[in-house]
Amino acid sequence: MDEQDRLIERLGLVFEESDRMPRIASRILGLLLLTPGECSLEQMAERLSVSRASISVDARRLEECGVVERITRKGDRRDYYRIAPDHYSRTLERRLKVMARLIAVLDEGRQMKIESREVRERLDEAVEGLRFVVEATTHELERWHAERDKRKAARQKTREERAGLRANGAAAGR
Amino acid sequence: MDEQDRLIERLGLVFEESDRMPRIASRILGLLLLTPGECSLEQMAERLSVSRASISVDARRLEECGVVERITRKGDRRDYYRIAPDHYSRTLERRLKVMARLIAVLDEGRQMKIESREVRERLDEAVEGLRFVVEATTHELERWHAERDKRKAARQKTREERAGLRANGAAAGR
DNA sequence: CGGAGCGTTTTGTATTGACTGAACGAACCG
DNA sequence: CGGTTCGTTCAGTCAATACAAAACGCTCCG
Repeated sequence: MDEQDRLIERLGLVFEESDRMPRIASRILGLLLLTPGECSLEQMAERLSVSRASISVDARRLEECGVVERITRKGDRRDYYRIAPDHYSRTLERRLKVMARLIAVLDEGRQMKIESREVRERLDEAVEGLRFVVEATTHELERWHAERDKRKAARQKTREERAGLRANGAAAGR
Repeated sequence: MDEQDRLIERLGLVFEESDRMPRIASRILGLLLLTPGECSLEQMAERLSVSRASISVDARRLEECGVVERITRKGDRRDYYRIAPDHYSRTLERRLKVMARLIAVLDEGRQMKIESREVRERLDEAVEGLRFVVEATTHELERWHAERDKRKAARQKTREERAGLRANGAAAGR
């Protein structure tokens, strides 16, 4: 279990740097990524050796970003969290949005009247270049999603077939 | 000139949020983006109403990121800075690199032996998805560069033709 | 050598943010 | 109703960071 802990820390560091999330949020993300099913708030606090308060705050933060989902169960007052199935695309989308904001402000600049042609061209190029990349990335992301869904559906089908053949019950998911 | 100042502030805010740069660095970036030619350290400090020390530190920080270039001139002890011609692609490349690091760590996780199939599939998908996007973006960025260079060359040519027609000297760059 | 004009490094301060423990509030249970 | 068991919010502490002012170091003068 120690090896996993180390991996969680490493994942945490990368998330921390790439998304500028607080350390605990990053660790939660790492933990959930490596945990099958859900985790209760209590479990996460225990596992990461941090206070429940921190988990409460940072898990919600992650939920707001859309990379984590909160699960509740009938007859159970606890909250459970699991990583969102599309966690990585959510992150990308978030970043694309920020880039869109940048483009918008640059575009404002373009609408101001600017004496220097150099500057005008510079703004033009930046806006065009960023637009291009944002659109291309969005497009590629969609393409990937479509492809992945297709593959997943196929995998699901073969799995069902196997289950039908075996015809037995619970698959021991701990 | 006040309108420009406001735009610099707005650009600064976006850069600050999107690249997590200190405020002053973000403002420097905004200023250089809107300034034709170069700016001396002194000029920037004056214009942004901050200390020369801060400019010194943050301009170098931007230089390290590759979004800004330092210029020196023969017989002039001062440093000048200008925005890098490919400032936006530098930023993108930097981000792609971080994503590559994330992929690498996720891949490490994949190489660990993991009991749960759910987790294994999750890691697989994340790695594949991120790889796909990184490659696609890199590719699109290159495509854009090629296209832009072509356009730029064309523009340059017509400009030279015009200059040849006019056949006059300095073009008054403020 | 003694400035003057540069940029950098250092030192101190203020601000921001992360994190915790404790208090709190709601839902449940006896 | 009083006690649990949850999650959240509040108040305080601690560390990191941004920034400025001052000291420093270098280079070019006179």
